[in-house]
Order: sequence, then C-alpha cells, then structure tokens
Amino acid sequence: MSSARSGAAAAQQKAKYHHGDLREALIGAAYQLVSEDGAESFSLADACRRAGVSTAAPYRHFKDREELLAEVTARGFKGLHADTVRAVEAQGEGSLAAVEAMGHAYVAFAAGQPGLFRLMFGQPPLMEEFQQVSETGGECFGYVIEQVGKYCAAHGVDRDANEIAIKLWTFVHGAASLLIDGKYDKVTPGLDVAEMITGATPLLVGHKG
Amino acid sequence: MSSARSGAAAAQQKAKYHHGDLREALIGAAYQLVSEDGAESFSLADACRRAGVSTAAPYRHFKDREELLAEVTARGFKGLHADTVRAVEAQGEGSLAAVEAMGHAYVAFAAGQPGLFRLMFGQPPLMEEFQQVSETGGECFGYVIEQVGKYCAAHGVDRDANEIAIKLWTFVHGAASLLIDGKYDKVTPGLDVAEMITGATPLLVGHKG
DNA sequence: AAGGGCAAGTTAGCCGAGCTAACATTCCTT
DNA sequence: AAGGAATGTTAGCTCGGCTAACTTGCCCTT
Repeated sequence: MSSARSGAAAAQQKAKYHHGDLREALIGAAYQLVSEDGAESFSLADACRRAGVSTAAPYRHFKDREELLAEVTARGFKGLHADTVRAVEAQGEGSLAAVEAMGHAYVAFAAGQPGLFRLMFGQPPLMEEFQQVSETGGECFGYVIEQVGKYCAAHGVDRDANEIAIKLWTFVHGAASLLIDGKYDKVTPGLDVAEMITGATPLLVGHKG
Repeated sequence: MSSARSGAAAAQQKAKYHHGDLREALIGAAYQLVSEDGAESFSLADACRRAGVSTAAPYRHFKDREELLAEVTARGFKGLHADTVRAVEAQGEGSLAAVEAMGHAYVAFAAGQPGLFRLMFGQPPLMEEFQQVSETGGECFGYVIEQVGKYCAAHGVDRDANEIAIKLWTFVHGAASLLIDGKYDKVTPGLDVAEMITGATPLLVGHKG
C-alpha cells in the first residue's frame, strides 16, 4: 500500500490502468442510476461509462448484471432498515407514534428512491437467490415485528404481534407502491398519504384510544 | 370476406402470406407471455415466433413494443374489472361480504397472473400515457368506490366512501404485491392472505358488528 | 532488485432484441 | 383487370449482455 492511493480516493488519479476500487464505483453508479430510473432501464454499460471503464471490466467483480443489482438491493434494505431504526428512536420505542413513524419512513424511502424500492420488492425469484438480499431483507422486517411487539406489550394489546405487524406492513407497502406508481393521482389527486397512514395505523393495531 | 377465413380461425391456414389477424394474435401471445413471465422478460421477437411471423411484422400494427404492452395492460384492467363485478354480484351489492369479495378478487387476479398485475401497476409513467390504459384503469377503481358507497349507505357508515375505498385498495394492493413477490413466505410461510383480508376489511370500513 | 504470477484492466467479437428501410405479396376497390 | 393500400418479408443498423484472448501493472518471492 503506497501512500498515494490509500482509501477509495483513487478517483482523481488519471490514466491509471487499474481503477483502484471499481467494485465500489460500479455499485455506487448502479445505486444512483437504479434509484432514479429503475432497474429495468439500467444498463451495465451505463455504469461502466460513469466509472470510466470498458464494458467488460465489471465481469472481474460480478458474475453478471444480476449480481451487481443484488448488491444494490441488499444496500437498499440496509438503508431502509437504518431509516426505520432512526424513525423509531426519534419517537421512543413502544409508543404508537413509533409504529406510525415506521410506516412513514417506509413510504418516504419508496418516494425518495422509487426505482430502488421496486427493485427491492419486485421480481422476487430473481433476487431472492442471492443470500445477502434475503438476509438484509429479513433483518429489516424482523425489526418491525420486534417494535410492534414492544408496542403491544406496553399497551396491553393481546393480539399476536406478528399478525399485526404483517397487516401494518401490508397497508404501508400498498401505500408506498400506489404512491410511487402514480395510481393515487388518477383517483384522488390531493391525497395526503402520510395522513392516511396515521389514520389507519390505530385501526390495524387495535389501539384503544 | 370470403367464407373460408371468417373469424380468427385462420391459424391452421398454412403458407398464407397474410396472417389473417396478426394484431389479435400478437396481443394474445403477449398476454400469455406477460401473465406468466412478466413484462421485463417479454420480447417482441418471442411473440413473433409464437405467431409465426417475422420480427418486423408487429410494426404494421403497433408503433413499438410499448404500444403492444399498453394494449395488454388495458385488457388486464378489463379482466380485473369483470372479475370484480362478478365477485360483487355473487355476494349482493351493499353487503360487507361484497366489499370483502372485491378484495379477494383483486388478490386472486394478481396471484393468477402476477406478471400482468405487475405490468398494470408498475412503471406508471410508461403506461399511463396510453389513453386506453388510463380509461380502463379508472373505470376499474370507479366501480370499487361505487360499491363502497353502497355499503356505507346501507349500513349507516357516515365516513367518506372515497376515503374508505382508498384505504381498502391500499391494503388489498399491498397484500397482492407482497404475495406475488413472495415476501410473505420469507416471514410467515403459512399465511392465509384471504383470511387476513377478511379480518382487516371490517376494521378499515369501520364496520359496527 | 529481478522477475514471475495474478488481479484487473483492455479490445474484439458473438448473440439476441428493438427498430427501420426497402422490397414483395395479397387484398380490395374501382 | 389494374393499381393502390395493407400487410407481410429480408437485410441491416444500434445497443446491451457476455466471453475469450490479450495486456498491464501490482506485489510477492527469491
């Protein structure tokens, strides 16, 4: 390790035959491209252009296009997980507000990076084969169940936390999907999705207010 | 119209330079291919092979691949609409059972033709431009609002029917999406989605039971 | 310090898909 | 019967995924 190229800051080094950290560069480029435009229109060649390498270079780091997208997907789940944790901690574990905040975080994530969200939740048989995707996705939902359990314990709700969590997830996922796919606009242009979630959450958890 | 080739039964006619009804044949092939495998992997060339024509032939009937898929999408909405009407009429308009049945029909449609469902509800900016898609989709949801309104009127629910319908749609759409994308399996393998909908519907409509 | 091996780039090229242009055949109308 | 409009065809372009074979340069051993 010569001092000149420590870290991932090899980007400004010009005319280097070796890139320095092409793997990370490709993941980063793919993440950006997918977040905005979606995985359908994403091309490996695009990512290569961004990274300034030939179109054959990625195959030194990934088996194929899919494997790169799997890595992007896994990072998406990590990001969603982190957002969720942040949302809960801002409200305090065990509160109804924390449960609602998880829903808002989910929708905000989808709205902020619709292409990535679709990659994470669409076309499952393609992605679920990759271990890192299954793992990160599982952790993500596990946390939600955990938090709903804490809410139930704190508020004397004697229904199954897992069952409640699934209903909440279902609702919130539907909201996120319909929102980013523009379906609400066709039907109720001014809809405030956040408010709808705040309204529906107590119903679904069986909150006695 | 000579008697020999009336109807769409021109399939068995061999070595005919003109296909007879290529437009319908392509839509049919696309519908099948998309229903099963999804629109992503659908190729115009595949549909051509099925119809027994060259890969340039479709362009006499459709501007491009998108326009064919738009037609398939519109037919998908018509099918969903028809299924919904059937479900309601089996239970009787205005009943809670009818509202639940709409949800079940929605999920069943998605489960039966996941690729088509994703085409109908994913990647909106691509499809919504096509008028026939907007129209058929709008009619589809309009009917749901109508039915929820009838339920509300019959049961003295004084909340806004539109608002309730959107909540129901949101929930059911989430259920359909998570089901076909295999996400429930990762978390609660034995989940009975139909039962979950039956359980959640009364909560969301504010049914006083 | 020399040199060899390996990691990680490159170019060239194959294939399949979308799409267009130019040509061919059939239908249909007059 | 003739000719134009529809609707096929072939040929060929571009682009993207992917592979093979070659090249470069880092690093490790001696």
